Order: sequence, then structure tokens, then C-alpha cells
Amino acid sequence: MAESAGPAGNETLLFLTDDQIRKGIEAMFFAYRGFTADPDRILAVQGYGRAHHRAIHFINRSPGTTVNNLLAILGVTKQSLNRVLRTLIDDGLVLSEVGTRDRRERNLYLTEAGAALERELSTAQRDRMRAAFRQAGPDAVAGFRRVLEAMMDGDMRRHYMRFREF
Amino acid sequence: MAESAGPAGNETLLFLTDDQIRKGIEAMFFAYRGFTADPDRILAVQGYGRAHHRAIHFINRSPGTTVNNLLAILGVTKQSLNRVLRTLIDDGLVLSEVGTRDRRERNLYLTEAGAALERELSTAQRDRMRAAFRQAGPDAVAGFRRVLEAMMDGDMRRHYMRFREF
DNA sequence: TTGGAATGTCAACAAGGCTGACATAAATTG
DNA sequence: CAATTTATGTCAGCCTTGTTGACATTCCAA
Repeated sequence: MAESAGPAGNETLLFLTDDQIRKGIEAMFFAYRGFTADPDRILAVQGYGRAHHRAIHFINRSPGTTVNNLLAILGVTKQSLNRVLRTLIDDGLVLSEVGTRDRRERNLYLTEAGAALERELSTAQRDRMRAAFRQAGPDAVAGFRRVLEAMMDGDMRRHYMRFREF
Repeated sequence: MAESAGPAGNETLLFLTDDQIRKGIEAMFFAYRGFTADPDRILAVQGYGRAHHRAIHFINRSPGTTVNNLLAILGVTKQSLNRVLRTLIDDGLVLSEVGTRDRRERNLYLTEAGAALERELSTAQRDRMRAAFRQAGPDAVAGFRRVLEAMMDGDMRRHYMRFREF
């Protein structure tokens, strides 16, 4: 090809140079800090951490979800999750009900207090995300989603896609 | 406006509905896991963690950087960074040289062994990022970058932009 | 020379990962 | 029915990585 040029040897692939990729890597690093900054501040007041936020988020997303399902989504050990879940249950933010179909399972729900904290956290996080979306524009948002979806591990993509329709 | 419709009350803002935003939030969460998965596996073998990776990455990006500069970029306490830096120096991956201009400062460099580990880590991470970029396409990559840049805190954006030209 | 800045270090603590072991209850399977 | 598997909880202990506080050293600059 006569128009071949540059380090990548192909102009159509210039967005795949190592430097472009490195910028993407650093963008992920710095942006993730912003992404978690607002919830982190709110959680710190209550003495909670990101692990609590994640549990609250996914229980809110799928009320009645089981411990096992949460373990698969969060990718942590049951001991680790249990510690977090225990404090949330003891503090009255999460309700754990014995399963009806299978009584070994525990169905997890947010209490009113839990839902209130969830709203506080997600409002803060959504405000920043909304501002970023608005600033970048709809086409950028679509691209953002496409790249992130391509970056996920297969297992995680399944958990993500399961609620795509909403 | 006659065409006003939907929860947002404006068709041109449909990408800003709470559900769209929530999808963006979960995309960040799941994608970040993929983003760190490969380096995490490599680091675990050596007995290192993400903190070591971050230090190695930014020393490699800016050879001769000072401890203070690294602190500002990483956003941790000097005690926390010092512990990580200490192990890297003791293990012969990082070289700490007394500053010439200001002898209170320490200029940090990767040794050959440190550079080797850096290459191993960044190759793994870049491979995934490159695959995601290729799959999503150049326009999506541009959007990805725009959204992430808009999501950063001001301080972090400054650190990010400082090396934009590469 | 004195103050302040940059750095290092020690100690203590907490969150939240991990592994391993073990208990219990309930469902499932042979 | 008995044995096994599954879902969950819990205890103990370990690691990384964050935090605060205190204090020493070095050295630049006013």
C-alpha cells in the first residue's frame, strides 16, 4: 500500500501505536480515581469502604439476589464478602431472607436505610458520570461503552450484559 | 419542543437517562477489573501488588522523577509509597539517586531488572488494551478518551495532560 | 543562623483481599 | 434411606496497601 507510513506501518492503525495505548492505560487509571472519589468520600463518613458500595450497588440492581450470585459478580471470596455483608446486615442496611425455593440460599434486599445510602452514593457517582457524558457527547459515550465492553473478561461481560436491556 | 419525549424529556439527551448512566458505571467497574487482571497475575508471582505496578509505571514514564512528584500523581501518603519504593529499591528494580540540583530530592530510575518487569507488565496490559481498541475501532477510541478525560478530577487531568504530546 | 521543605523511618492501626478448616442445613443423587 | 453435594456462615491467620502521628536528617534559602 502506497499510503503506508508511520511506526505502525499503516495509517489506519495509528490509534494502535504503543503511545496511544499508553495514553489509554493512563486515562483508565486517572479516570477510575475520579470515578470512585465521590462515593469514597461519602462512605468514609459512615466508616464503610468500596466493598460495601459494591455490595449495595448490586443488591439494589438485583433485589433478592443470592450470596453465590454476588460472589460471582464481585469476584471475591465468600469470607471477604461475608465480612462486608455481615456489617451491612447488622447495621440494618441489608436484609437477608432464607430462600423460599431453596432454603439454603439467602435472598438479599436493601432496607429503606440501605436504599437511602444507595441513592446518596449513586447520585454522587451518576452526577459525575452525567457531566462527563454531557461534556463528551453521545457519540463519545457510545465509543466509551464499546471500548470498555471489549476490555472486560468474558465472565464479567456476561454479568454486565445480563442487564443490558434496562 | 414537539419531539420531546421519554424520561429525560428530551430525545437528544436520551443517553443521559439514569439507566444509561448506570450502564456506564457498571461498564467502568467491570472493565477496570479486566484492565488490571493481567498485571495482577504477573505481580502476584513476584509477591508484588498494584502499588508496585503503579510506581514502576510512572518511574518508567518519567525517569528521574522525584518522590514528591510520584506522591502527587499516585495520590497516596509518603509512608505508603515509601514502603513500596523501599522493596523495589532493595530488590534492585529501582535506583534512587540523590538529586544534583537539590540534594534533598531523590531521583528515581528503573534498573535493567526493573525495566524488564515494566515491559512484562505493560506488554500484558497493552495487549488487552490494543485488542479492545482494535475491536472497537478508532472513533470509539476517541470517544473513550473524551469521556475518561471528562471524568477525571482536575488534579489528575493535569498529570495526565502533561504527557499528552506523546 | 534559623526556619522550612523534602525525605526517610518507626510504630500502630484498619480495610479488605486471601487461604484453610470446619459447621450446618438443605437439596440431590444413588 | 444413606451418602454426597451445595450454599452459606464462621473462625483463625496472613498479606498488601492505605491511614495518622511522631520524629530525625539533610539542606536550601531568607
